[in-house]
Amino acid sequence: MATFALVDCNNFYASCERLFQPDLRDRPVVVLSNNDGCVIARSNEAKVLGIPMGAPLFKIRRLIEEHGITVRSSNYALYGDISERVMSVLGSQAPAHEIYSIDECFLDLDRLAVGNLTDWCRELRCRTQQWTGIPVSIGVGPTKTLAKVANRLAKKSTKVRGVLDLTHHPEWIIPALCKTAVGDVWGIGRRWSAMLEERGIHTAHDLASAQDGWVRQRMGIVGLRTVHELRGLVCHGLDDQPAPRLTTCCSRTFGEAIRDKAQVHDAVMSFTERVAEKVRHAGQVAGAVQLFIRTDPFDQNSAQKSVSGSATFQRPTCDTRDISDAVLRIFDRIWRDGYGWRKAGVLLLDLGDPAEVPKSLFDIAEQPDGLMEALDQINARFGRGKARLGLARKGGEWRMRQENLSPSYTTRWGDIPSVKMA
DNA sequence: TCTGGGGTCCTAGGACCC
DNA sequence: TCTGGGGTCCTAGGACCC
Repeated sequence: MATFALVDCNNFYASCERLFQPDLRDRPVVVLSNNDGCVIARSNEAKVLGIPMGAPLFKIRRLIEEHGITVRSSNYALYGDISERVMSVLGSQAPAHEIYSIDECFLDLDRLAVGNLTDWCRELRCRTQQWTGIPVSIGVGPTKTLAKVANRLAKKSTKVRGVLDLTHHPEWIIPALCKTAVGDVWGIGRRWSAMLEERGIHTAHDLASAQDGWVRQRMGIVGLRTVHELRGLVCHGLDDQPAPRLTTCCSRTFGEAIRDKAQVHDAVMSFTERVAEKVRHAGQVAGAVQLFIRTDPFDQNSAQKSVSGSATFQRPTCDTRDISDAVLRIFDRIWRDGYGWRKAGVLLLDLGDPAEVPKSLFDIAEQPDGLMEALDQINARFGRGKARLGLARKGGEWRMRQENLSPSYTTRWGDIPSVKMA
């Protein structure tokens, strides 16, 4: 039988914020999405105070003031760096691992020859905490979906000390499924959850007991896999060598709605620079580009509009100059006056390996000039956005709000924490 | 006043082909 | 009355994840 573990960092962003500001320990902390829009992470103390996940900041202002909750803007430079540390600890301890998200990692423990797997997991948990300062919970099960179920329960229970191993106690699987709401199952989102509840399927156990044919018809092959996984049948193996990305994107909601074409242009050019940098960093080239802009869907009083356009490159490219030329043409084509634009994004599509691009006669004649490499090196050394192509002006109304940003403790020299000795 | 960003996979339907 | 059958490719949209 297969054995998967899911290691999940507890309240990851909030834990990162605490790492370099220890006085936040045992205190309620929330971390906000980009633009300081809504809550995307909460410390346990904030959860207890009734701050819901995804709550817009303006709806919880009163709670924040009442309880003196600490509020932080997202600091992805910090979280990304801490994540790498956690993952490298996990990778060094397990036979095989798959980084599933910024704060989650699946381990394949099949080939791990230890007497007591639960004890091994407890040790791993202590080691991770000691070496990185980040608390984690570990769930173990015969499939990834069951490891997820175990992980949720491990987090909630005070008895199990952060580790729940369903492979050691197979008789615990059914009670665990009964305790898990169907909407909390990995792979069951809002829509399916509502549909299932309506039909009397309330728990993971109910779902595991549903008829295959019915599931296949209502939820397709994806839903059926989830059901099989709940029954202990492996449908999702460990993917320790993820395929290269097929698309990548840079999009932002603006600080406020913008009607001025020049302002939106600047935002779009900034996103273009950023997204091009991303594909170069991944060592890829893009076959096509897409641009979209849209108004604010939450604004009931203004006209709604969403427009987009795309272009295919003659030769796949990662050069900001090629990409911005294309984006600019699309922008002029799709732009409409008279709307309050609130969000824009640039997507690079059909990403691939440059070595696999067929060479044409003209490519051979045309040598790369090294400008992009130089640009990336300067920015890697002196900070993102330090050297740019002059496609957009600095500043602007579209910049996102980040009113409670913590320092980049681990990725910027100037922000390294200092310790004062008494 | 105020609601994130970045991905994946699957499916249905249309265009087109022989 | 009767109106083929079976492919492929592409795209848009919908579900999900964190």
